[in-house]
Amino acid sequence: MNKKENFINKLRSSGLRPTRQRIEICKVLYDRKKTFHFTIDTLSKILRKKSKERISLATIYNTVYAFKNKNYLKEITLNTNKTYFDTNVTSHHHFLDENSNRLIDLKNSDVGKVKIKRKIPGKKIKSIEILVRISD
Amino acid sequence: MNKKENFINKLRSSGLRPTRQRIEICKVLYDRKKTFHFTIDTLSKILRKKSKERISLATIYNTVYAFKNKNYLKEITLNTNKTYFDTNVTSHHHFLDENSNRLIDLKNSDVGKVKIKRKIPGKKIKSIEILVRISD
DNA sequence: ACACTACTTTAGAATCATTATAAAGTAGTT
DNA sequence: AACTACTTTATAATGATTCTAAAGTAGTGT
Ligand SMILES: [Mn+2]
Ligand SMILES: [Mn+2]
Ligand SMILES: [Zn+2]
Ligand SMILES: [Zn+2]
Repeated sequence: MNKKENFINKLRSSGLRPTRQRIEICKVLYDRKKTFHFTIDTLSKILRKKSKERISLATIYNTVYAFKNKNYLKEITLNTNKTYFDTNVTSHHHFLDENSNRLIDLKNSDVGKVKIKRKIPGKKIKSIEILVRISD
Repeated sequence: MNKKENFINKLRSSGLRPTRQRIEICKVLYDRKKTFHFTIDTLSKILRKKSKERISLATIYNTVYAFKNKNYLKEITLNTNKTYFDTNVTSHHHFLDENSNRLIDLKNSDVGKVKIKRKIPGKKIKSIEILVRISD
């Protein structure tokens, strides 16, 4: 299993010890083809199902925020009481399906160039992100 | 005082009884020139300062959500633990100043036309909103 | 292999924004 | 004034998140 070694190397080179718990979390987060949008709660449920490790909720919180600080995860802004995270850490746009409350990544090529004409003196633009709400 | 009568009429015609508390809240929210972006907490502090009515926190919550349901307020999505509201209920874009965590409305004319090229089968676009993060 | 230390995990408690409850108060109506 | 549905309020409950401190472990050096 090559991927596990990759996770271990990535963690070590980030100054994070490759613990059993972190490796299991890496598998769930990064061993997949598409972007993963999740809450702590959904991640926790998946871990209970897919991993034989029993990982405490505190560790899941610790790990997710550790990964966020290393820029391996991005926090996402939504109108819910739970915090969302995104394995796609690039600046990108989303569809939000209001029926299922699911996020779908838009590629930059899916969106025409966005032009912001107004400037705020002394301020620089850090990111431009679009949320497109969709429903049936 | 003409504005107070306006608030009373607006409330009554919305099926909301014009109570002392609701009128005080209307004054803080709508008796101003520019869009107001706020949390329950900031609204509560302003009410304590500006109004001699002592309005319970429960009533502030009740009223804000009543106004939101009548489409007199809009809930806003931000990376914080508190819920934000906006007196500008139209679909519009924002600057978010990451230093002060303040929102600034963008006029539609401040933003070039946004083109979403991708379609999701069976889904319709409800709104397109841009968040432009800025900082020093 | 062993000891050492800093990092990590964990159960459980604490925090705090929000929501629910139910009793007292009030607006609108007759 | 009496009536009733709506509203306010103190207070409790909820639930996501954060904190605490004790037990466990990875990496390092011997
Ligand atoms: Mn929220
Ligand atoms: Mn949030
Ligand atoms: Zn995404
Ligand atoms: Zn706004």
